[in-house]
Amino acid sequence: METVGQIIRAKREAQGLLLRQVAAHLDIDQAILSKIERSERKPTKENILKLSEILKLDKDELMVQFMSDKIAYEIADEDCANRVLKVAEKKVKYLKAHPIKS
Amino acid sequence: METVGQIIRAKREAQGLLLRQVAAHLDIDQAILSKIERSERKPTKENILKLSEILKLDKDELMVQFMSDKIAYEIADEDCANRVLKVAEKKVKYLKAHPIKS
DNA sequence: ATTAACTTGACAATAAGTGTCAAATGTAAT
DNA sequence: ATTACATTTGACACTTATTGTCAAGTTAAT
Repeated sequence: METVGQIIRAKREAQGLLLRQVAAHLDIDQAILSKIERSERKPTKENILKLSEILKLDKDELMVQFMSDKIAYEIADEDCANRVLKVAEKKVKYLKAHPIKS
Repeated sequence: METVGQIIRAKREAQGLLLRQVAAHLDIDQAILSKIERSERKPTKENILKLSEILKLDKDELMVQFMSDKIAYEIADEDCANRVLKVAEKKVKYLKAHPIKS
């Protein structure tokens, strides 16, 4: 089970890029990127978009990994985690079928 | 599709309790409880626990509603929402099978 | 018109997220 | 073992989000 960080690091190294190079493209300090790759910090959506660009990763796929990481992390310690996901699925379905009028 | 707020308000009124009475038990201002019931604010986990006590609602069920609300809300606008939930499910399964050594 | 319940909005306090920087550590080559 | 470079670490600052208080406003029932 790969984390977003592991995916990123693998791809960055495969392309022979340095932390500092990729971080510059994201416009953040390399220290943060280092932490993101080791799952010590979470990337922002902005980070994910720019990472998919420079590392030539599929944007949607990376976003899915990013968001599922976040969700899994926030409910993993609950013993009702699976039920939470099931109910969330229903709610998402409902929300998509009944969009809020902005 | 009921929100946590709607569940709470229904139960509170069914028991003839006032906002101020329930809020006191939660140790928060009644203004916040009012907002929670109308989904203008989100409850904390602490709030949920105390609400299940005073309103005699099933703790786990209410927690499931609370967390699924939160998740549905944070991914509903993504078109990959369903995939996110599927992947999150896998990750949760993995995390439960391979607990982190604290 | 009074009263009681609830709602609203401005604001304050606190917590969480996001970032910088410099020093420390690791790693490989000379 | 010294140098050179990449990465990691931790202390700190800045910003944004969350959580709360309070007082004034609204609603609904006498």
